[in-house]
Amino acid sequence: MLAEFLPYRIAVLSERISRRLSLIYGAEAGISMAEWRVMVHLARCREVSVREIHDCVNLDKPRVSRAVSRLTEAGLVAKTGSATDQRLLSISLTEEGQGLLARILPPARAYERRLLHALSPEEQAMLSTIMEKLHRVMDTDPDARPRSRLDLPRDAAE
Amino acid sequence: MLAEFLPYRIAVLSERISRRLSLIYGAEAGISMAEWRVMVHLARCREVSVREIHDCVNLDKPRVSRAVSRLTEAGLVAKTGSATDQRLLSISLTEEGQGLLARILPPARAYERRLLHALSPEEQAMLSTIMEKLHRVMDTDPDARPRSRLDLPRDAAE
DNA sequence: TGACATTTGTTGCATTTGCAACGATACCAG
DNA sequence: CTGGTATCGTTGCAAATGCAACAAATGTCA
Repeated sequence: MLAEFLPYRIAVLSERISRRLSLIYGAEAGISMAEWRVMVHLARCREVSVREIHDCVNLDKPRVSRAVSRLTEAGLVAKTGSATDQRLLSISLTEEGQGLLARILPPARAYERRLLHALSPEEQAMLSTIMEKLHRVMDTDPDARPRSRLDLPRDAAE
Repeated sequence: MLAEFLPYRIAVLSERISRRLSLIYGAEAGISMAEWRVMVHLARCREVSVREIHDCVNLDKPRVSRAVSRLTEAGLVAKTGSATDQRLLSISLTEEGQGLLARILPPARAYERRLLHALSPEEQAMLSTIMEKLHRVMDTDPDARPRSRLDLPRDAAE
């Protein structure tokens, strides 16, 4: 039965959550999931290149490139050539981008809390453990896509 | 941090698994995920309409329609008009479709087992519980997409 | 230095996607 | 019956997607 097939079940849950979440940043900010990921990443890593974003947020290079372009046009992001390496771009949030993110991050986090609130602390911990174990299966599978750097097991808190 | 944001983490895991799995049915059969889902569903429900598939496998109607069309061209699926209701289609696997499915289902199931094998029985049960709880949060959220019928908590075994 | 390989970001392009609109059929109230 | 409504499957179309090719810049090694 398809409904009991694990990959399918995870895909369905994932898509349902993603679509619900996209209403939050989509309605408030009119941005796509790719743009959302880029902005959230930039909030942490102030100045990064396209490749660094690509490596960190699970989006292929063209998608990052176009997301950055759209965000730049929208005035939410600034991209300037790196001084040291002319190939690299130095991408960062503008004031306006920071302001926008400050508006959509709280409701997004609130929705995450709402999801987590349905789980006991033990279940939350177990979920992390389980997802990590599933990732590890694919880490040993040469046919699976490699995991992006930042998605490796997190230990630092906050 | 994006890497600790639950919706993102689930999306990344889901996509990684889906892409890996698509290598199995894509390489062997040259079919897309939508076509894969349709075929697996047909293996269970012998004769169904487009809408029933749409309701059961989390694909919008156009996608089901096109998936069925491609599968029909490929000779894997037969669609005949329903006798009772001229609007409905009666869609079913052909012999060839059944044969193909018989070839790709085992390795797909094997990969699922490989994933599940990384989890203890308790973890497997916990994962189901957790996913169900997350679904339930969205079941009470009018802004979330409704859950498709067949994705409701399963109890019947096999 | 200079030829060659690598890396970076962008662009092209065919395919897929999501959503709305559509024609066709069935249902339903009067 | 008959006009209006709902349902079914398909199609149109704009946008997103994935992948490969590309130019520009850097690195490498003789």
